[in-house]
Amino acid sequence: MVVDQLSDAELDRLFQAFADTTRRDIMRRVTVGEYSVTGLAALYAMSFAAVQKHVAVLERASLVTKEKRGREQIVRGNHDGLEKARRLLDEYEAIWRQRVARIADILAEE
Amino acid sequence: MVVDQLSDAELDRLFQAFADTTRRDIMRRVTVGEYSVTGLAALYAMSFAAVQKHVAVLERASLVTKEKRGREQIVRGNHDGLEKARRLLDEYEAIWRQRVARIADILAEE
DNA sequence: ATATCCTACAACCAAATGGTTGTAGATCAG
DNA sequence: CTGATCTACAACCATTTGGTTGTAGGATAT
Repeated sequence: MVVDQLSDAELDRLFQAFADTTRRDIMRRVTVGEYSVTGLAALYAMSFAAVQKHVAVLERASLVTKEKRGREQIVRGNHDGLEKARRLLDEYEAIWRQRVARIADILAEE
Repeated sequence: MVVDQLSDAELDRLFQAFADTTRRDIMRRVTVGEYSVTGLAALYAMSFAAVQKHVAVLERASLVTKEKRGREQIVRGNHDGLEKARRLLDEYEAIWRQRVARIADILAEE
């Protein structure tokens, strides 16, 4: 049963979001703790605007949410996005296993 | 125990490779069956050279291997690459679960 | 031997990416 | 009120990406 069908564009955004070292690091951080955009920016050797863009990429990919708190914007990890990416890779893995099993069957028949 | 440490660049390439619908489709195909580059190219509404480039991206990401057979080049899925990507997402998932467990503990203490 | 098939790769192009600086609107502290 | 802080966003730039066409070389079939 397919609970949640992901569009190609959603998957493109998801994997694209993971395809950058800084963004993967941001994901780690915001999964464990709470960070404002400025708090995140302080961690990297690049401008505030650059980090802001990275957060925006993660947000568009549904990997992160922002919540306004006073003048700050708190960035938090969003479990759903991560799960979607995991699910796709698991799907590939399942296909792979089926194929390996099929080959084993064929060999067993001989 | 960390068996296989992946460099940032490797992970960039891995997720970048997955961040395209055509490439994800090629991955599905070559996981199940055998295809020459021309065989793959026939499946998509784009030039042979474009598909060839997609295969090259998958190859650089260690998701696919090519084997020369006569004048053809057979493209096959490479399980290792897929596993590496899966492992990273599982790692994030584990971090997440730890965090959720920690929050549950804090709440239980009250 | 010649024509055909498969592949590789260069050159080119438009759009996206990852970075920069600068400007401007909210919010908070004194 | 004023100044500092946090954020958003525009404009710009260099590089990469995803596509194209064209050329050339190795393998196959007739």
